[in-house]
Amino acid sequence: MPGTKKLVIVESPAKAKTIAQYLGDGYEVLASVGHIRDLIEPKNLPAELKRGSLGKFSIDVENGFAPYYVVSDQKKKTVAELKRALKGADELYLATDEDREGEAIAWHLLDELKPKVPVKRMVFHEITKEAIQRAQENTRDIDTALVDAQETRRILDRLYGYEVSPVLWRKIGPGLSAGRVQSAATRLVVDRERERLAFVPAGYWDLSTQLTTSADSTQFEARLAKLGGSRVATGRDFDDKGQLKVQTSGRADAVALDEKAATALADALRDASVSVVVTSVDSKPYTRRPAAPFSTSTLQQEAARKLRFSARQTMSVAQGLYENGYITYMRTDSLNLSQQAIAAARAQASSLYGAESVSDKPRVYASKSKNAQEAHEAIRPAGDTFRTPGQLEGVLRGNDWKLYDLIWKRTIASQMADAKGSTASVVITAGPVLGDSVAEFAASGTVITFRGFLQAYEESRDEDRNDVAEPKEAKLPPLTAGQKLEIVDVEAKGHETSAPPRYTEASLVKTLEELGIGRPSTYASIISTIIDRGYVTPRGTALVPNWIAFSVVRLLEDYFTDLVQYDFTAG
DNA sequence: CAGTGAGCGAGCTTCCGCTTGACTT
Repeated sequence: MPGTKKLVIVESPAKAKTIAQYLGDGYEVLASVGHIRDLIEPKNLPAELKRGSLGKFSIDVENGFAPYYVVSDQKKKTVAELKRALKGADELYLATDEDREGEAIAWHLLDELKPKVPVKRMVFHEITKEAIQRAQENTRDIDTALVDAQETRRILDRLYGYEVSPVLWRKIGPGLSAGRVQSAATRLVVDRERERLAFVPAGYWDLSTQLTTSADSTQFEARLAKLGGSRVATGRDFDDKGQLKVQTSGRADAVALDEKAATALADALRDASVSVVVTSVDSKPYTRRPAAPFSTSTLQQEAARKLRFSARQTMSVAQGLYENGYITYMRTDSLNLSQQAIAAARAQASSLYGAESVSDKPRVYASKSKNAQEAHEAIRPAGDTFRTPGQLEGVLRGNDWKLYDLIWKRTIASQMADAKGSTASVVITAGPVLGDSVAEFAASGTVITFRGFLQAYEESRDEDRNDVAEPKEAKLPPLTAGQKLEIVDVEAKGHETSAPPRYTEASLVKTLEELGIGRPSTYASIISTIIDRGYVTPRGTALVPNWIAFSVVRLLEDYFTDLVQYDFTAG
């Protein structure tokens, strides 16, 4: 006898709980808890199949690469519960995520549960009452092309991993592994180390001066930009071989200053009779836009920079916040916010920082990630009105509170107005000195007149290599062209260019995402894998490759060239 | 006859991506 309930299956138990509230009576919502079946480990195949064409991969390599799936022991209980619930249902809704894996889970459910009642595929990208209702009214069939894509991905990964890893056992050492994703990650780290080993530092000198106007006693700093009409080289003018970069004209367009020249010039400029004059003052408007709301990778990056969390730690704290209803789903590549979330962020920003601090129109962010599947929302505070970090003090503790605070600030800021101000660039001429050459100094200062989103949140950045450290907000006194200045102090400083930095967990995750390698659910475990295999060792925040990583990458490059191309390894 | 050692064969390691909780340290 068919039941009178409708069974809805989603992937996550926490999601099931929320959705059950929205759907109310007449629906039972259960979770598959991820995949329910997978390729069996070849060693666990029935003895008679181990010797056949399935034996090596659990994929029948002689019969159209047919996969051999099993429900694992851990999943038997879940599947039994789903079967039991299905008996009391008159309709089945497969509401797994709308991405490649989710579509495959839906198909596996269908294949395993063998329902005799009508089945509908239902998808939603945000967990709000409206979205769920809309999804219910717009069901579709399973997308078999997407299911096939997932199966192909799965088969290819097994073939790559289980074919190549044994080569490493024989040639390099036991227990090693290779795979589409981990080998690309290892190669990135090794390639960077090769660049570091090949790097030749370049030494160069520059000059900075403290200046003052006669009217005003405020001092400001200016850097030597040109000498005798030629641009003075800074760190970014050098290549990784320690040579000045050559332009298309075949010549370097900057000259490097050595210690002798720099100190001689500094000494000459200390002479009070040298004339120092403002030659031009240029003012340009400055605007800065807020960063998009968090996806998994940007959350991991920012939590590493601001909170010093490891990728794994970030995910574990976020999981806790998600399960207890404080944030939305934490494994996502989407930058979208639901309409309700946008409204909530704007209302909260408006009441906290004033209506003028909110952007004119709702901001929409597009994912730059190569193979984003956007099955969820961006990571944001849960609910139609956000709880402020202040309201949660004493409720959330320690790292939980810190991560919530970060997510809340980023979400609010993403709907706020641009920061505005102006950047003044001043050119100052000193000289003639040392014969008849003229030294040209440059100074710039940014004044922010409207803070906008900066009131809530500012994204931190990794320092760019060989960049001149620009002060974020530096005030210049009012200056006009032709104005005379006085030199308070001149300093010649020696510098050396630095090698490209090693990857950190954060920068590796960023690069993997940009290359389309790995998924939000796997970034943290990719790092664990390459550490566990002994390919890299964390030293501080840096990931340092070991000799074994060099051996493995070298072998893969020499004998499996196609497999380690970064574009092949993209998901 | 007891003890040693060479030689052989069998069994183990491994992939990626989706979810938690059950483990150990």
